[in-house]
Amino acid sequence: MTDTPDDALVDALVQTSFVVTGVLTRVAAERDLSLTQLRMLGVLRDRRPRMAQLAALLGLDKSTVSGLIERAERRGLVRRVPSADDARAVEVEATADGLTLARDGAEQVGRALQPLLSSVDGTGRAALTRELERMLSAH
Amino acid sequence: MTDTPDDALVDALVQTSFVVTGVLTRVAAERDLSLTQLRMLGVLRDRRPRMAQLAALLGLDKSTVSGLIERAERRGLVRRVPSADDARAVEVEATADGLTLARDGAEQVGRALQPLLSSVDGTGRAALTRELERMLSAH
DNA sequence: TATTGTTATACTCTATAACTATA
DNA sequence: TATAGTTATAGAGTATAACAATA
Repeated sequence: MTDTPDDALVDALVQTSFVVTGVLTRVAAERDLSLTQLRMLGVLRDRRPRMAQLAALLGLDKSTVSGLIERAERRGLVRRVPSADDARAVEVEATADGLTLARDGAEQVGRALQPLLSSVDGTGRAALTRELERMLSAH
Repeated sequence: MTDTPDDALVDALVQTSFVVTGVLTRVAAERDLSLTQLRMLGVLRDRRPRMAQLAALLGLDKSTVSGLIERAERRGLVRRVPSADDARAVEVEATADGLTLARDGAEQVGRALQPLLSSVDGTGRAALTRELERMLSAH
């Protein structure tokens, strides 16, 4: 099988992912968080999911999330709340500290990505936003 | 500080990174590789770096790369070659098996990303490629 | 019986610090 | 002295399998 015409786009998407992931990892590390913990706090900014839902949102096994939440709870970033509906279930919510960290982290990510965006002009940014959103909507 | 007009683009970039990273992680896992190992093999497709260079390319500590290469060598995917120029240095190269895995992985990544690309038409793909490459060139 | 979550286990990834060998 | 790489150590992330409690 030879190259498809999309090879350049696939490469650009993969390279972009590595660069953005690097930025996210660095921003997380500056707050003594792993990328996964930062992502988890981001999810909890506007949700209070059960463990299984959180695992699905993060694409992780439920046992992985148990450990994740255990460490975050020990640091005072999240709280486990027994579900009122189902005695088996546990809901997870961010604490005030966790929300602050999530909000500050998101702001810092935006700032840290600006240098990258600086080489793309207004028209290019609009096109980039439009096409990425179109692509993500298929997901 | 309030939202900048780039918030939607930053969000799209971050979401795209998570989606693409998920695809890469899944493709790697199907070959019993971690994302880091797949990335490392990708680097070795067209390079034979020293340990320190490989660490810089991957953004990892040299000690991390020692372990990475140790496990990959045990699996027969890479080979350590003493440098002819500097008796302290070690060059790393992929074996035939490693190259096969790297090539197959890259192809599979392309295929796995097609469903995402399918919602973007030719004009959009061209714009996406152009603007992402422009953005990456700043890096 | 099926589902929710935790725990035990094993391995990979990761960085820091201390080390060896060479430059 | 400085650089290249390894090793020891410690901790986080990850999945699988087995489990307890509840539905």
